[in-house]
Amino acid sequence: MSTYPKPNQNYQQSSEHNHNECVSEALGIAEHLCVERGVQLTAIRHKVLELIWESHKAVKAYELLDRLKPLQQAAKPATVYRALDFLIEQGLIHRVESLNAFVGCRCSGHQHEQLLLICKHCNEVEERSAPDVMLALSHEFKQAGFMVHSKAIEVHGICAKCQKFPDVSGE
Amino acid sequence: MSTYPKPNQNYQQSSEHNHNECVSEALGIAEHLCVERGVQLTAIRHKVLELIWESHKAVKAYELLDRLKPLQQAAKPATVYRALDFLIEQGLIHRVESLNAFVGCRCSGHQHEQLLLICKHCNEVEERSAPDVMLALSHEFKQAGFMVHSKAIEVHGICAKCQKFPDVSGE
DNA sequence: GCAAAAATGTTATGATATAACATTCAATTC
DNA sequence: GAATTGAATGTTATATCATAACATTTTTGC
Repeated sequence: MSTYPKPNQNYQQSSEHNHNECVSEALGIAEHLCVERGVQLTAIRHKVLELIWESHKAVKAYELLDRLKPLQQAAKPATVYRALDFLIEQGLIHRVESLNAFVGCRCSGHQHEQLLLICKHCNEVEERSAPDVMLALSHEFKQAGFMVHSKAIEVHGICAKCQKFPDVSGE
Repeated sequence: MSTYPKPNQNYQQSSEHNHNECVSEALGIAEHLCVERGVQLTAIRHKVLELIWESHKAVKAYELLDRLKPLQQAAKPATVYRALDFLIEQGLIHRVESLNAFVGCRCSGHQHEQLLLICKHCNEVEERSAPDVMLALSHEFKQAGFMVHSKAIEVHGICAKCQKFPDVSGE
């Protein structure tokens, strides 16, 4: 399994969340999925995915670039954006439209379009499949005669954790 | 009511949609609402709102700037972005996050957060209040213990009209 | 090995958005 | 009607986000 060398954001490790496990699971699934699909999870793409998974916050492309440079001398904006394009195509990350940022996808490969709950306080993004919402949406599309290609359902607010412990910064 | 001097996009006038009426209604509501609230719908803000309402497509800020310049010599990016900020604050327009663009709001002032159906073919944006979707969403928030500040629910695809008449370009 | 395709390197620039400070305008008070 | 104040706008500069275009390298299939 892939190494996890430089966790430069100290992810809040709670009893219910071992982040190292969480990351290695996500990377493992990604690796498996790419083999299965006959697409290349190259070194650069793998590194970018790993960097995104350093936290559950949405990360900006240029922030990724800064963090990638020490590992990949030649890294330029295009380097990062190409890797991001690939990862999005493969459903391994979400683009958070309302933040121009990116976050790892826990539901990789299947039912990729999810409700994203974005905390303004800790900046973490929670994915929810929200089946009732999706069902109500599809009724709405039918009614409107609208043929859907893609959805972005993004909600900003304060997550449960931050409501309880407003002092514990996400950073 | 306000004049509508330069419709430089020939809005498709169908039997069911008289766009001049549509625009003047929107502007009238905006004017009324601003008086009611004691905020100033200044000349610049009014012009920007009018420009946005020239069509039901989402418009880019710099496109607005180009169209504003002939009417407002001194117009600069800040001019437009300030007007947009005001109009968004007052709930008179939507920012379409997934397009970095702006569209007039038909539901000005109340229940501002709507489902946006964005057609990839004609680029028009349809707002829907989608009460069932909103209800399902609020259940989801409750379940997650998430306190909502704002929502962006944006769906891309092909509208009913463009499915029927794929040749009639929206441009 | 060789050709073709995919990925990456590299340079440049386009597109989106805001910060910071100056000036003007409009309403209120004296 | 001059002074004061706050809102709006003017102005310059720059930050931030993203892609185009072409060169080079790497990988894959034959």
